[in-house]
Amino acid sequence: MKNNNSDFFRAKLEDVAAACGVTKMTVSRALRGVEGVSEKKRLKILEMAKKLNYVPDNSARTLAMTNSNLIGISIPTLYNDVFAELIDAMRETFRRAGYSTVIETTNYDKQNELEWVQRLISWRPAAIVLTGQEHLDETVDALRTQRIPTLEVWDAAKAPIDLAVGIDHYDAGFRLGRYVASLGYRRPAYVGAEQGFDPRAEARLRGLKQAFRDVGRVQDWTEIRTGYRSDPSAGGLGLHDAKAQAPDCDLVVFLNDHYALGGLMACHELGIRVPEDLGVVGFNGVPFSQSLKPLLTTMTSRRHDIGQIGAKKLLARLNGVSVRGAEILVGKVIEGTSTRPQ
Amino acid sequence: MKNNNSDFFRAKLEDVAAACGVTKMTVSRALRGVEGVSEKKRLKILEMAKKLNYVPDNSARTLAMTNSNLIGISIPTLYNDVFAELIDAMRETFRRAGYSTVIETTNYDKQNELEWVQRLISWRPAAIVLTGQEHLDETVDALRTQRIPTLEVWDAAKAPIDLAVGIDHYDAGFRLGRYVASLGYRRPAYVGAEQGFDPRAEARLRGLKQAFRDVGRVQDWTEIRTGYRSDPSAGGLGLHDAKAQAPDCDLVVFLNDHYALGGLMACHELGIRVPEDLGVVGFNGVPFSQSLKPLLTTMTSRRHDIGQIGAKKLLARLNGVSVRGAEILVGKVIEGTSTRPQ
DNA sequence: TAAAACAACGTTACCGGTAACTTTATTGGA
DNA sequence: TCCAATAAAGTTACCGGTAACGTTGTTTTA
Repeated sequence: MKNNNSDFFRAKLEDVAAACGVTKMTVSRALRGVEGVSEKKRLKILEMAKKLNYVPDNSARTLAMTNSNLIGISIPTLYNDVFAELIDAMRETFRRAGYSTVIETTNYDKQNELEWVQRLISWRPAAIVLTGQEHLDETVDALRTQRIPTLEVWDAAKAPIDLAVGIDHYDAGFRLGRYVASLGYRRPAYVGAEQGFDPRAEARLRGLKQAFRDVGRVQDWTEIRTGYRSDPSAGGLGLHDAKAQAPDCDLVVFLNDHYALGGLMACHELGIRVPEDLGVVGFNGVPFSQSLKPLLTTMTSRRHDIGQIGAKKLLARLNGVSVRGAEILVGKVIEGTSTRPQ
Repeated sequence: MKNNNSDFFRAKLEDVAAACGVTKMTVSRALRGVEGVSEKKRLKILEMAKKLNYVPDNSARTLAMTNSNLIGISIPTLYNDVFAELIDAMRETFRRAGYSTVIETTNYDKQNELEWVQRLISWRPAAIVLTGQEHLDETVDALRTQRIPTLEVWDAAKAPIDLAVGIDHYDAGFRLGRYVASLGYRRPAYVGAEQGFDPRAEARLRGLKQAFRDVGRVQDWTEIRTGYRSDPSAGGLGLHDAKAQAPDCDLVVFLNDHYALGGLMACHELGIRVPEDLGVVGFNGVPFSQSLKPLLTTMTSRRHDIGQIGAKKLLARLNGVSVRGAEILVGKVIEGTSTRPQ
């Protein structure tokens, strides 16, 4: 842990000041571009700072000023493009507003999330962004008692800690279900993760079922639970199981696009034609889903919009504008060719 | 940028100290678990700290101690699992050694990389990890003059700034080429990004060609340049082009697995059977490539090993152990079913 | 031409911790 | 029983910046 670069000299404000024959306060002003320094002297100071390889110390600065420009963003995993899009959208917005961001992955573990929040709070961040709305009580407490402006993205079903932007997953499932049900499918199967693993997916499934009930009076779904996360192989296994359990099913709705990819591959392997023999549906509308043949029927989870709208709301809050707590976006069906009218 | 929580009170060491009737130094010791505090008093202090919602201020701590436990990691993009694996492997190793990490994406822009390095240096990091070996001179200068222990991962062909761990991409291409050439393919095509975009891919291509020259006297490759990055659709377009330009080609080597996925989908669309009519090869061995049907022939880029070995080397350096500059790993062919003996 | 209004710096104090040293009990050994 | 050793705190100084205010010398303005 030691960093004993022995005799290494690192210039500080005072060194630059001494070299220029002024006080460190003048150097501080010159470097920050604050007025109160003659143009001639400023140039001299800037030159000298470069010559001495002066680098400001953020710890000292942050300590002296009471506000930081740091925003922390936590996502479950990097192994999924959906979070990449979310992050990109937010960072860009924050960056333009002069904030810098740090990213953390929780690996879907609430305890990890808590520990990160605690570490981050020590850095006195201007704000924190969390994914989802399921947190340990301690996490919520910490954010509340420290008065950290907090944004929850991805989901916005419950009352937020502070701000939240996301889509309503029940509604998303319902809309997706309404679309495929309208195509005439009547013997659907669902392939997802073990129950309790992904509450948002479960909400979508409830919406799906409701849509089929509403439209087509379909009551019984073949439900396959397999694997977890975004590993396509889980989708492949799921498809095998679904076909074994319900050989006459005409549609398989997968937990997400990754699962659906695995499912499509399994179809290919088994000689099942999509969409002729079977309809396949994913969720998220990740980039690769639109490169598949057939084009995957899925639904955008509006990651870019969530990120951008969320970031803007958070910025507004940081600027003292009062903003509504939760904002719910509506997912949009992508009508691919992996389903067709029956 | 202001964070004017007006009258909000945030407890500091002194507040906890006053509440316990001791000095802040004692509290500091108690909270850090440093010896010199009686057990009874320590418990009382811990309790009081919790009661007052005390949170240490990292800026003050970092300023007071001269060494930090922060490591910055920069990768090109989050839109690719390969970097996720790299990051995960490194973070875990760093975390266990007591370091915390921050992630940045450069979006393949060296100027972005430089600006991030400059920002990060202000935080006095213990070390910095960069991806690749292509940096602006200013970046290298900054790292050198500030004596920041630096690790370059992914590639290790050139002399490193400090430490480097990666695979030799020419060698990787050569090995991959030797394998597929040995299967009997003789009319290969390559589908990649525009020249100059991805120097590592170009190195692989040179290795590939050499292998075919060595083994089979194949001289002319059909080279298709299309798209960029990791968008599978670029691979699909590339396959169409390749088939148009060289209808009798028996093998298509793609820039990476993502391209290969697009290529496989295009084959499916065009009724080209893989591997019966055409061999398909990718690169990286990302998780989904092993869920494809046929199983993709590809090569691991050993991201997990690179991350872990790199992190360990860096830790050794931080602990004052002198370590060799560059370490080169060897990629390993994954013999899939998207190619077969001809 | 004297007072007021600046511009260009310097001074002082403080941000919230920690290292290193000193002081004050407490304990144990000869 | 007295002194050295040790444990448990307290003191002091400093980390590297910034805000707020004070001090000059030089212009304006009345």
